[in-house]
Amino acid sequence: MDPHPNRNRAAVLARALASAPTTRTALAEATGLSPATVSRMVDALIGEGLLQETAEVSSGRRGRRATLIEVVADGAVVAGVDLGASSTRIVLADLLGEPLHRRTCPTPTDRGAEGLATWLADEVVAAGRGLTDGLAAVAVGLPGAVRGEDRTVSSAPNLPQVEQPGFLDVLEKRLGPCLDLDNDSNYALLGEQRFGAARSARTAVMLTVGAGLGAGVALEGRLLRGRNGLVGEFGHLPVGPLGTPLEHLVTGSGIMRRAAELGMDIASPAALFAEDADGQLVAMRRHVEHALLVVLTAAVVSYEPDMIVLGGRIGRSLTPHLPELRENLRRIVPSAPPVVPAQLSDLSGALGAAVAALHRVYLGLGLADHDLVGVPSPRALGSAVGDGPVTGSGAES
Amino acid sequence: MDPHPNRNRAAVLARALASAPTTRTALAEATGLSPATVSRMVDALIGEGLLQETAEVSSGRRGRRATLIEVVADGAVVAGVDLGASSTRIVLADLLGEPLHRRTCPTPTDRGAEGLATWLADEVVAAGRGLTDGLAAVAVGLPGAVRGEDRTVSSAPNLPQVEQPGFLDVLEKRLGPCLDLDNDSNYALLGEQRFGAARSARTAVMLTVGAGLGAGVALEGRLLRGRNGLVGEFGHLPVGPLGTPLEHLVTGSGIMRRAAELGMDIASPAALFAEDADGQLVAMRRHVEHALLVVLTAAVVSYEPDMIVLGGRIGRSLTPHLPELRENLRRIVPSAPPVVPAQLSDLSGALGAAVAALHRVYLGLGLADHDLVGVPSPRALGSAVGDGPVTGSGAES
DNA sequence: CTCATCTGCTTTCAGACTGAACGTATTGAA
DNA sequence: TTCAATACGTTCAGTCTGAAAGCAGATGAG
Repeated sequence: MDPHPNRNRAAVLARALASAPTTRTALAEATGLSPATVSRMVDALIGEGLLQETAEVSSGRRGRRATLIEVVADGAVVAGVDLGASSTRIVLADLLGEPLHRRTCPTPTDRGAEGLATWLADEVVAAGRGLTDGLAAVAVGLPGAVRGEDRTVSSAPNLPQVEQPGFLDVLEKRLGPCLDLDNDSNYALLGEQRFGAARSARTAVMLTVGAGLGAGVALEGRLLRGRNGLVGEFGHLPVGPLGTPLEHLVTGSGIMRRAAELGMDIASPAALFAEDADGQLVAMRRHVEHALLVVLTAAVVSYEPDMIVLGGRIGRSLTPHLPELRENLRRIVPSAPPVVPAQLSDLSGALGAAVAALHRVYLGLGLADHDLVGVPSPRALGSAVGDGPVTGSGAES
Repeated sequence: MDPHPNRNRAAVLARALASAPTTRTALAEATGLSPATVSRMVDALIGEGLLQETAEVSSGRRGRRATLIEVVADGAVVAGVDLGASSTRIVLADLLGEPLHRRTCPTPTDRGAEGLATWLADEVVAAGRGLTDGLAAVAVGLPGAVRGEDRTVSSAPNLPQVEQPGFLDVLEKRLGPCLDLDNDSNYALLGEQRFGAARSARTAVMLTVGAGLGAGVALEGRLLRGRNGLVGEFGHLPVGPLGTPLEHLVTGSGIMRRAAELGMDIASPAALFAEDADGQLVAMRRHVEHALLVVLTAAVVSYEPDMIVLGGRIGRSLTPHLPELRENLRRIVPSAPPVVPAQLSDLSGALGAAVAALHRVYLGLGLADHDLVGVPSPRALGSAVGDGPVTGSGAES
């Protein structure tokens, strides 16, 4: 018996997933295995229906044409869900991570924990209706901290239902055992790393500045999940006057409260970042930006990321001020990485969740943990953001 | 050919290193390999001179007695060096990580880069004189940030010589290729994790508060080294008035400067933490402690460590105030881990460097990266801190 | 004392996997 | 046309592994 059963099989499959259409020779080179072994494994995987030969490639070079090998994309469909405090987004993707279907609906916040879970499960199942084999895995991003061990949720003030144990129970019963839960910021980072701004960054931090201050951290392509889902939550830093948490300084609710205290009347936090902001607003903006600078510095010196991605509503409003922000950051830490806005807008969470769901499937196919780094392969997202089936792909019915 | 050559051999060796005297049966259970394979590997390793059978164990149970297997401790000797701004410490250790010899000497700060390197190499070689095969590996901890890629050193204001390329060149030429360089705080953490306060903590942060503010971070037993050696350097956080770096608030020089500004005359930063401190001193202490609280919070939310170790001169002075500090930390982050003082005093850096040097040797023996977690096995340090050969062990001549 | 029994280790053996080498197919250049 | 170059597939000997059986040493019951 081989002590590492299916090890090479998994390695070949992992490489096939990573670089979508390949040849046997390229796989052999990438995996370091001998051509013989690769050929055998490819044959076996074709036999299992996981791989298929597509066309022959006319490489321009002379010699026998290589046969293109591809993962059978419709071998499985997964769902990624971003359960937000105001709206919920569902993305279906095939085995290669190509989005098939998108759907956005308002979150029924008036329901209780179990009612919300039932609703969500129904929505996911409805989105996946018509698929031959149902959903192979589902991942749900939540606006709160998820403990890795027992998947209990905490710190979800904006959607407290998800903290109750009944929520998870119902969801698990309805969607099956292949259910992944995590912080929405973690998934958002995963999404941006595969489809968005952080495609070139193996080590990256995503900061979601909006109603709350969330963070996702990936080191060398792997999400860093603390035991309590606290990782990157720099909002707790007691840097304000009298030890006020930093979170109170940069989030929407904090800004509104502070404005009220100062006797200012602003419609939304975005007013601070408008071009025609007046003196008092600019002063307040500078306060917010300084607090953000603390967070950015913390992110840099904590993880030395290749990139920092800013998301969330306020994060988006900050886009025009990013060059200045980065300049200030460089003054503090000269080796600071680029700070870029998120590219996937509100979909990064759902897309990242789909990636996480895919990882569950990949693990089920025998891939090792480290094979998941960079799989599915990063790519720009073709079609525009919007609901409905993606043009040209399946998702019939 | 096996594609994973010596994989099982390395696994067996790793387990033998991790749990010092074992039996073949225990190794089989720990590695998950079959008894047959373990026996074969053990025989091979004995043939290579890496393992030896020692005594038979009388387990009390009936049946054949198990033969104890041990790593041949004197198969190699490594040196760990802590090159501090004021004093330099050298530790020799055997293959099992047992300290053989310790030595402390003042650092000749008046020398240039190459002179310092020459002196250091001579000291290390002198310490290792009389060993049969010389030193198998040497690790040197430096008071500065070490880039992983090219091992250039930066941010070493207290010992600027080490930043010059000549320092590394000479050291490498004199001590051979098996030379590991890193931040002294990283090594200090490694030392505390093997021999000191953090023995039970796989994920831990070490903060060295003294002339500077240093940090070492280990995640799941592995040191987290950023590309630029910045990891954990929360001293850069611009949380003071006008964006002053936090480092200026808690380090010795910062405290002295601040005291001078306030017209206070104190002999040393330790005066702040004395029991008979008067009102003004206490107020200043509280400032320092709040800054430290920011650092601790940052450490907790960045990595969710199992433990935070405080070292350095000021860190030691803080010991009586730790319960209070931790209470405040818990108020900010309820799940905060214990904050404990370093146990190894000034030797943690050198001992950790010895561990790092051992890791180099282990890698040379075929161990995989993940085998190094928890190897050599954590243990309390028997003899007291002091110079000279350790009682009962070799280190002759 | 004898013998069953238990535990630890070793040997045997069949099976699986692997890489090196070789064979085959395809193309383009000479 | 011939040949070289490239890509792929296949054969084969070698290596490693675990299951099972066997050997070795120790204990305790009768």
